[in-house]
Amino acid sequence: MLDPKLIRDNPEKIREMLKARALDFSMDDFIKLDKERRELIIKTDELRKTKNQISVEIARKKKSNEDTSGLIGQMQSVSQELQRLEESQEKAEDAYKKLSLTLPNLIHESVPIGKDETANKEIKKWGNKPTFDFKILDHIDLTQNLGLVDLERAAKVSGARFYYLKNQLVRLNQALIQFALDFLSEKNYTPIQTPYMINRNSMEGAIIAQDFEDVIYKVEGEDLYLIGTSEHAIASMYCDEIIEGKSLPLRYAGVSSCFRKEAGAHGRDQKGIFRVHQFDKVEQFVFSRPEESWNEHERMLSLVEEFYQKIGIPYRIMLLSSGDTGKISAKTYDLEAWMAGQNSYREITSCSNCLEFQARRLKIRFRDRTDEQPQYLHTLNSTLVATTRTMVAILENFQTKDGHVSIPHALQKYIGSNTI
RNA sequence: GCGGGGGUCGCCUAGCCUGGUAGGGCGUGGGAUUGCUAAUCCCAUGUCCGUAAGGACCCGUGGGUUCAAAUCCCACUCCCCGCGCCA
Repeated sequence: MLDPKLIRDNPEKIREMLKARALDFSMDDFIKLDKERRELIIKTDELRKTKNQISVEIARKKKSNEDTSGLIGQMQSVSQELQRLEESQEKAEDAYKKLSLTLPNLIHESVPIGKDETANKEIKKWGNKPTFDFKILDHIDLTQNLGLVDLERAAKVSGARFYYLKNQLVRLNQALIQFALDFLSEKNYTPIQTPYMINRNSMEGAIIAQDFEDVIYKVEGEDLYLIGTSEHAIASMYCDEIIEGKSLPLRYAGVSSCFRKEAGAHGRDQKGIFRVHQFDKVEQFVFSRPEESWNEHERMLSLVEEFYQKIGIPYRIMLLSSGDTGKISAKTYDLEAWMAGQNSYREITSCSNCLEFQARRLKIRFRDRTDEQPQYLHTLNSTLVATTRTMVAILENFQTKDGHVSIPHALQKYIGSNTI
């Protein structure tokens, strides 16, 4: 959600953003609705004032045993009128809120303008792509040959895009989680394992309406949704709270399973474990002072880089274009890992600054002194490791001539072995 | 799941029976006064509208009764205690 005052005073800024994101949104309707809503607030407030005055007067007269029948008659008509006004005010308020929840975040000035991922900008490359003196396999063949994944039975039991992990791949999955938690703990992040289901209010604070359809699973008959990432559960943690300024930044290392519908991804990455409905993830989530959030953003990205350097996966960093940036984010970096079996770089992490967008939706504020106005803080999130995708990169890049996979040095102590 | 008790403006608490402007304490911040490891006093400390003056709203949430609801009624929700069930 954006600052209503900003929308009112600088509508051209919002129009610019909508154009950059290539979105249809009627700003004129929105501004009209805002005006309507505020006029109704003023009207109802005035009537309430009258009502309060009469009410006080009735109380006073009753105390001194004076006649109140005239006043009570007045109150009756005021109350009726007020009820009518309140109804239309509520309607206007709801319409405004509904529309404002669909409005995406601002775009940072450093973000390249473009309609889709073709306008993304590569800003860095790290590592040497591995070379092989034998015919290499993709992760699908590797996992089949080594008995690491059972897709057929998962399809039977759950459906497409599900999987059974088996044998050493289960250990690799755990090793990545453990390594990621150790890594972030060293950087003073607080480990946190979140609820995997959250209610609608929390979900609405963390994501934008459209995503409910495309990404989020609903639990039937309950006000509960499966989280698409621990980000959703961490963002809503401090909902409706005012945080002491001195405790910022709050840095969390969230660990959870993640659940995604992957609607609209038909045909893409149909096989294997690259694009699946369920995976584990260690996530960085930061609640930051507004003036610090851009530093935090760069810091998060640098930690992601350090992590993949330690594992030894070649990557490139992409700055997403305006059209490819998620609606809640003002600026997003993706880390794309080299995947030898596919002979291409593929997205494995995403690092975003949401500014006050989520905080405003969730009413998360902070203040340094109790006598000052609380202000919205900034929220940032970045994948550290989404285990399935990182495992694909490891399997494909670290495969050996004999059809096995060597385990990256940094992970060996967690598995107690150096090959799969 | 059953029975009982609760949810008040950061925290604690009064008010509820008997409807009529939500009071006090603590903490925190600011100020005043006095000065021996401090005390005392004053102000501020939820949201919205408004440039402001000011006003409205806020007692877990949503309804209802009433001229008027923190207070009465109904539903829901969360927490605590006991019982039951359970990995």
